[in-house]
Amino acid sequence: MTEQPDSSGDSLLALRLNKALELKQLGIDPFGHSFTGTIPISQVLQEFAEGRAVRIAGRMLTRRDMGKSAFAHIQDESAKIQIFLSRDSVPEQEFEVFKRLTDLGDILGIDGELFVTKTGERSVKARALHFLSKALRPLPDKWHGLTDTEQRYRQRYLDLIVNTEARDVLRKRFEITKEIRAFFEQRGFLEVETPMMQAVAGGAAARPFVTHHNALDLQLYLRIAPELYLKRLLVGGFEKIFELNRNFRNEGISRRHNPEFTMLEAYWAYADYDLFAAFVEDLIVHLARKFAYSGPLDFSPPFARVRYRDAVAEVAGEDWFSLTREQRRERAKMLGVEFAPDAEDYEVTQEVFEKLVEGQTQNPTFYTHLPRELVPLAKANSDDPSLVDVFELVIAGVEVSPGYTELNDPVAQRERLLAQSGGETQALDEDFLQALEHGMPPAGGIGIGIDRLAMILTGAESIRDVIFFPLLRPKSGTAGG
RNA sequence: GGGUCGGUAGCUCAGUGGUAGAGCAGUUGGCUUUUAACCAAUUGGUCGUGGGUUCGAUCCCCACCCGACCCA
Repeated sequence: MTEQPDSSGDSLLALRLNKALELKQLGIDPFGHSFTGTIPISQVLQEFAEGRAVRIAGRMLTRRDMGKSAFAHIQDESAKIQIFLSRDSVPEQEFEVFKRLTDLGDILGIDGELFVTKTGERSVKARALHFLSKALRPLPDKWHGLTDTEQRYRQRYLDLIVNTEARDVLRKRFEITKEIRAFFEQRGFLEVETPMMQAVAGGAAARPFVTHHNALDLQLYLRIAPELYLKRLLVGGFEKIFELNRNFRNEGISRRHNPEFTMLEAYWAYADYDLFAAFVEDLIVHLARKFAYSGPLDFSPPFARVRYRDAVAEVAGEDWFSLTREQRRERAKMLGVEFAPDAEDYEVTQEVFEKLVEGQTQNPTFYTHLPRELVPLAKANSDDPSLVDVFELVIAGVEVSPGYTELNDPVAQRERLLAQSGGETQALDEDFLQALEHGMPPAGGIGIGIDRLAMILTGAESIRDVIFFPLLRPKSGTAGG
């Protein structure tokens, strides 16, 4: 017990294990028990009244030991508060235990009464101390916190303990999804769950993750979108449904991409893309207000509505759509837009759109009337069948929400899916097509990229800041990840 | 995949071709209103990994690993 003290990694652990052992010998469980009747610290501070008895619990983050008295800060989920102990406020043995056997990071329960210090800080004078959990490893720097990005993501729990901003952003992300759910439910939508493991990965164009079911000896894919199952529910008679959950795409990782990400999809029978555009606008305006958005974007309604062709013509020239194939490619290069050598005309146009329109759009803008080649699952426009009834809501340079009038003609659907799959019939979800043949009501559908929306509303610069545990390559020697 | 930057004590960071330093955390002592508490003393490092150059490498070179950003 009196070995050479040092503070390198494992020795620090050994030292704290010894303290835990000593606590046990004193009849104190260092990893305590349920501790009920506590008041959130934020509430203690709000309803502060000197002399009032309170019970709080939380993690000790700082400590100032002054001989016969001591101060510390205790943090719970809601806030932190200073506690004061002295030989007079708690039994002498308890005071000694606090001084000698607690460490920064320990989770403590405190019974005490409220008072104000000389310097005016609202504090708790401890009357009794309860060990709830001993921390065997040290906290990051009390002043600088944890700044190493890699470690912040790998050990998110430390980030959450010491970096209030990180905690606030992530908390807000889940408050946003809670609010979105409430918004849909108030308007009569039912939240549903459909398969994440699918025999055919449909509903989007993306590389799927592959997995295998042993008992059925069946290759399955993690879903890239729930769309085809949600539409089966429209066939089955559900009229207003949404699903808010994870999709998986086996593609690159970047500031804006995580292989698993959260998507909301909603379908509304007997509606169309236009009704849904108004719905999405209401939702986003509501969220911006509810979460007191104060960034650079202007969320005041109505959002701009611009036709795809008009937007492209504005940046690429009024004559863009009357150019020949070669002229168009030349113009695109002049504009600094890159495209694949074998790109179709509409693909070159789409590159122009993505780089010069979408990428430059800051305030929420609906782009509508997209060319049908881009969106195989949407319904053709009745005035111009080369267009589809679709919107793309773009905010801060990224597509946040696409919305469609869904294609419900099973024959046309089959043709488009076949064209999209490059003629590979095995990639067709025959079961979905059969469902459509039973009749799907005309409907509007939308998606909302929840991570991106959360980034915009919280001002986060990276998708990793709105995901608790973003995917990282596991460090060699560590399990899992 | 390409480019740029980074990886040094538990955390935050300095630093040098001659064998590594600060602050915080830790340990010991002092201190009954502190709050980045303070005062005194003190422990702690395969300098990301592996090669190479060199009398000598944490530093220079090469490869690799991990991460961030930009580009594709």
